[in-house]
Parts: sequence; C-alpha cells; structure tokens
Amino acid sequence: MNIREVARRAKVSTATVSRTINSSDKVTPETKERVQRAIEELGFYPNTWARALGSGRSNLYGLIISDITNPFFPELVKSFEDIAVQNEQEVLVANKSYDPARMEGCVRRMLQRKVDGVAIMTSEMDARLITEFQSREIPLVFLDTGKAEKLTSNIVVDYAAGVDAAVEHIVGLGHTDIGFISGPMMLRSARVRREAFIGCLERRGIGADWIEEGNHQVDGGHDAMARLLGRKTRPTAVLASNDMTAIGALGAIHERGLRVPEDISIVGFDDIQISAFTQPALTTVRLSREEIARVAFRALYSIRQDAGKGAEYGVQPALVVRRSTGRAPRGAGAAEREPVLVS
Amino acid sequence: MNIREVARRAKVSTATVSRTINSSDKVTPETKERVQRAIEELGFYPNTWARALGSGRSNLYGLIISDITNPFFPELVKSFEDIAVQNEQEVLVANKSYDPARMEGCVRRMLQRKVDGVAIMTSEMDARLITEFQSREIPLVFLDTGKAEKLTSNIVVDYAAGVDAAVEHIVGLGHTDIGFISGPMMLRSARVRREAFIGCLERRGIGADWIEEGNHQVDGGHDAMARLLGRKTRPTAVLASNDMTAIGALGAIHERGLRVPEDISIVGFDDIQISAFTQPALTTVRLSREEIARVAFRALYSIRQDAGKGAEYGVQPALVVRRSTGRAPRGAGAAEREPVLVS
DNA sequence: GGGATTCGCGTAAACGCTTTCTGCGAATGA
DNA sequence: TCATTCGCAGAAAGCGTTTACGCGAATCCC
Repeated sequence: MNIREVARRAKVSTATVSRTINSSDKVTPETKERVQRAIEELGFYPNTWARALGSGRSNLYGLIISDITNPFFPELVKSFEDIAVQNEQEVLVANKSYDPARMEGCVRRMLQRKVDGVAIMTSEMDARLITEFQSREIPLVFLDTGKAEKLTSNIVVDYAAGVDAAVEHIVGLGHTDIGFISGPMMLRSARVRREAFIGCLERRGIGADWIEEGNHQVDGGHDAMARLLGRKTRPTAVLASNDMTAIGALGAIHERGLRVPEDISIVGFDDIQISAFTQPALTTVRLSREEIARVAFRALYSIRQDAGKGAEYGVQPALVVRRSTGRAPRGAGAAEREPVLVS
Repeated sequence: MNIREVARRAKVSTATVSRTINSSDKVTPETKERVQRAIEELGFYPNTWARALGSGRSNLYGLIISDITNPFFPELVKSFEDIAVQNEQEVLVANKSYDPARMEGCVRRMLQRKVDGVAIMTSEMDARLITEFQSREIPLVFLDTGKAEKLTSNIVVDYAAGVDAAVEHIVGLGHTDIGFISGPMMLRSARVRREAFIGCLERRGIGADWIEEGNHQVDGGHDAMARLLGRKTRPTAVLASNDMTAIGALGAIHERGLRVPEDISIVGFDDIQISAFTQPALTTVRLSREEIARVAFRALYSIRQDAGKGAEYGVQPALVVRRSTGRAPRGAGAAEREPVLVS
C-alpha cells in the first residue's frame, strides 16, 4: 500500500497524489476529488518517514523535561502535545530524570530524528549539548534559562511577581515570621525563587531567618519542614519552592501534631492538580502549564517564520488562595503587631 | 553529513558503513575500527527515517494510555520508556484523554509511523481501531482487556487478589460495614474491580450495602464519598477503585469533620507516588507500574520472536498498609461483633 | 593442488515519498 | 491564424539508508 497504488487507482501520477495530500493548489478540484476517493477506498496512510526523508522536514518537535514523575510536567507535556497535534506536528518527549548521563541519549535521539525544534523545559542542561542543536540550526526555546538570540527564544517566568503575591497575602494575614523551603540550590530556577523570596522580605523590612533546602520533591519538603520545626523558634508561615515540597511540609507539620493553617500557614508554587485536594487544600502560586506550552510552541513555530530570529516571552504566575493559609496565630511574634496592621 | 561521506573518509563503501553501524559480523575488526573513527571524527548520526525506510523496521513502539494527568500513567510511561531505551527502541506515547475521537488520530499516527508494536494500556478501546492494527500485523499487548491470540498478548491483573487482600486487612481490623467507591461503570476495568469487591464480601457473608460510583479522579471520589456520608447509615471503612478516588474521599471525610482512620478507614488502589504523602498516608493496593511496563515490553518483543504467538501474563497486586486504616470504631455495628472476632 | 566453500566487501537496487523540471493542451493576445 | 502565456500533470531525480547479489581472495578438504 503506497502512493503508487493510489496513483494507479486514481489514474494520475504519484506526483499528483503527493500534491493532493499536501494540499498544493496546483491541482484541479476534480482531480483532487478523484485522488481523495482513491485514498479513502484504499485506506491509505502516507508513510511518515518517507515523507520526512523526501521533504527534509520532520514535523517533529522535541520536548525535554526534568522528570515526568513530577506532576507539573505531565500536564505540560499534555498541553504541548495537544497544541502540536492541532498543528499537525508530532512531539518527541525526553525526560532526563535529573540524570545528566541520560540527557546525552535524549539529545542524540532528537538529532537522529532531525527534530524541527526543541523546547527545553528543564532548568539545568549541559552547554555542550545545546551547542549540538545550535550547530545544526535547530530552533530552541528555553523555560527561563536562556536568552533570546539567533534561533533561540526564552520564556521568562516572573517568579518575583509570584513570590511577591504570596508574601503579600501572607503578610496581609498578619504573619511576620515567614520561612521558605527552597529547591535544590544546584538548580538555577530554584535559586531564582529563593532570591525572589529574600528580596521580597527585605523590601518589607522582614528578616529571612527560616530558610531550608529541599529537593523539589515530597520527601525533601518533608525533611526540610521537619528541620524547620526542630529549631528553637519557628515561623508562622512557610512558602515552598514548589507544590511537591509544600505537600511534604504539610505532612511533617501534621506529624508534629500541629495544624494547618491554625498553627502554620503553607503556600506552594506551581498549582499542580493534586494541590486542590490536599488536606487542607493548598494555597499556591499558579504557573499555568497550558500557557507555558502554548507560548513555547508558538515560539518554536515563529522562529522558523521569522528567519531564525528569537524573542523573549513572559509568563505571569497568579496566586490561588485555598485553605492552607490563615491568620497568624496569637502569641507568636507576629500577633503582637497584628492590631497595628489592622487598624 | 551522511553515510556516503563517512564511507569516503573511511575509504569503504556505504554498505560497509551501514554494516558497522548495525554491528553486523560480516566486517573485519580493522575495517570496523576505521569506520568507527570516521564516524567519530565527523560526528555522524545515522538518519532514523532513512534507516526505517530502508529496513522496514521502525524500532518504535506505541504506548496508548487513558490520561497522562492521572499519576498512574506517567510512572508507567517512564518505566516503559526506560526499558525501551535500554533496548534501543523508541516509544510513541498517545494519551487519548478519555476522548474516543482523539483515539482515532493517535492510532492513525502510529500506523503512519509503522510502529513495531503497540501496548494498549487503556481500558476501553474501539474494536475497529484494534482491527486496524491487526490487519497490518502489528503486535499488540493489552492491560487486562483482551485475550491471548495470534499477534496479541494480554496482561491480566489479579484484581480479585488485590481487593481480597484489602478486605482481609479491613475485616481483620474489625470492620463489617464496608463501602466501595467504584470507577466509572462504563470502564471494564472499573467493573472488574467492583465485581471483585462484591464477590469478596459475599464470600465472607457481608453485605455490599455502600457502593457509589466515582470517575477514577479526585473530584469523583470526593463527591461519591460525600454521597456515602449523606446516607442514613455509613460504613466504617471504604475501599476506593483507585488512589485518586481515595484521595478525593479523604477530602470529603475531613470536610464533614470526621477523622481517618479513627472514624472511617480508607483503602486505595494503585499506590501512586503521592499516596505515601497524603494526610494520613494512604493504605492501598500496589499495582507496580514498573512490572506492568516490563511485562508489556517483553510481551511485545517476544511476539516478534515467537512468530506472532501471543501469550498471557500475570501481575499480582500487593497490599501496602499505611495510616489510613485502623480498628473499627466502637459503637458502630462492627463494634458489637468485635469482641467475638477477637476472642 | 584443484575444486568447493567461506569470508569481506563493493555495487546497485530498493524503500515511499517530495519536488523540480519538463511537456502538453488550452486560453489568451495580436 | 499563429505565437505566447499559463495552469495542470507527468517523468524522474533525489532523500539516506539497507540489503540482495556478486566477485575476488583466502581457506578448506580429500
């Protein structure tokens, strides 16, 4: 079953069949219709590889993510795929699982498949591998870890604004003893969020006295929170670098017999699906996967159009208030000042 | 950059280069070494499409799942990919998102790419689409929804054993008023779990009086549990058809001001990652994604070997006891009988 | 030592499509 | 009426591999 059989059946040449498949305008409606019918009757599917080989275009985009096991990413993958499919493109997903060695293989596979562009949605990536793409003139888009230049665009997430909204909310509830559980400091994105937090408190004249490092996963959040609770003094509110961390923190707090938000308020970051269903539901800063995916795809797409010119795109996070945040407890340092704030 | 340039540089024919790439034994170590060097020096990657086109083999496996947003699946995808990559194969993932219309496109894409086999890890699938695969002699493996025949294998999950272990555990804790939140009844897998539950209780002479239908997602579990709690009498323990459902149920219980496990015990099914970190940590029946992926891949792989002969494989779930289950509360119907059971 | 066999490698024909080039008939203009 | 243009469709040359086939040299067996 190939294009030749279709051609024979429609009594045209293979070229004409190809042209109708690719909806070229150089074919009369009648012929087109005849070919369409032949295709239907034979149940013909064009062979993707032969197409790519012949045309030099793959209609394939690469998507590199850190760890498909973190719920943030499947949602991103899903959105990205949806958009790609709508545009008749395919997606090759590579999850490097925080393992630089695997990365090598992922990149190689993408190169072998001659992807038309790659969305690199992971924070750290070997510069050498990036060069591999660039030297082959493959468009790239980064998530907050790159710069707009020839053939590469960058999506910058306004973490500062997100963190600021969270702190604003917390402070508005009367908290002044505010902690932070960061991601792994080896990750740039984690460092950025941490800096944003510190800067945010400084601007308000609050000291950043309770900072612990997590690993952006549940266990790390749990352990970091446990360390925070083990200190002589403890914060009345804690921001986490992502929701997984916040969920871990929730667990550690409950284990100590404390209540959220009565004793401690918790704020996450990302707004993964599960966050709406934790006990209590998590107040968090939403980072829309759908939006990121859309922007990333558009970025890749338009690099081709604009003769390789890259651009910078912005994405704004938004605070989602649920049940894990409440007024600062009385008796805590914050409580003393509360009447002043309210009046 | 293609095989010809490599051939020229190594002063051999393209056939020899191809042979060394495919590690054929029909080439002397010296020549092989010379070719390898040329490949290194040129940084040559063979073009996947041309290979597939030339050989007729794609080294590509399809993986069809219901909904990548359910944490059960990303873990499955990840395992499957890992195994595939280890065997130098690729994976094309299609998530149909419970939407039969999208399914069509997924299947089409797989056919166009001439996948070497497809793992269908979703419960319901249009028979016509399956025929599409079969008529093209593509090996298939189902997850508990098919039968072993020519070119197709089936993985059967012993749901009955899993549910039985859960019920055993619950009954051992003195519960006799046991409820169940099923998945959507239009899904075969959901029906199977439900039947297993009912059969299980019958064998013990317990009535299955509290059954509600969920949708295998958190909101469905929440609503179903709310309905259960709204009845005149309520169970002291509830099994859920999957963990997402159980998590939703947990939320509904807390909203009513009841405690888990003091007032109601909850058991999930699947053991997704997050279940270890809910409040309280979920007692559940583990269904190993890693094992399913491994078996599925092996099944697909061996269909090729064994001249298209399909087989049946078994997977055993295992109970994981955490904190969401405890002794039946006194005062409940169960409590009356408890001393009898204990003595 | 001569014919049969094996071995290593090159030649060239697929594989299924795209795309450029070319040709042909019809429409248009003078 | 003939020359020119134009739109449509066919012929054929790729695209980068794999692989059947074949050839010469080396090896083997009696």
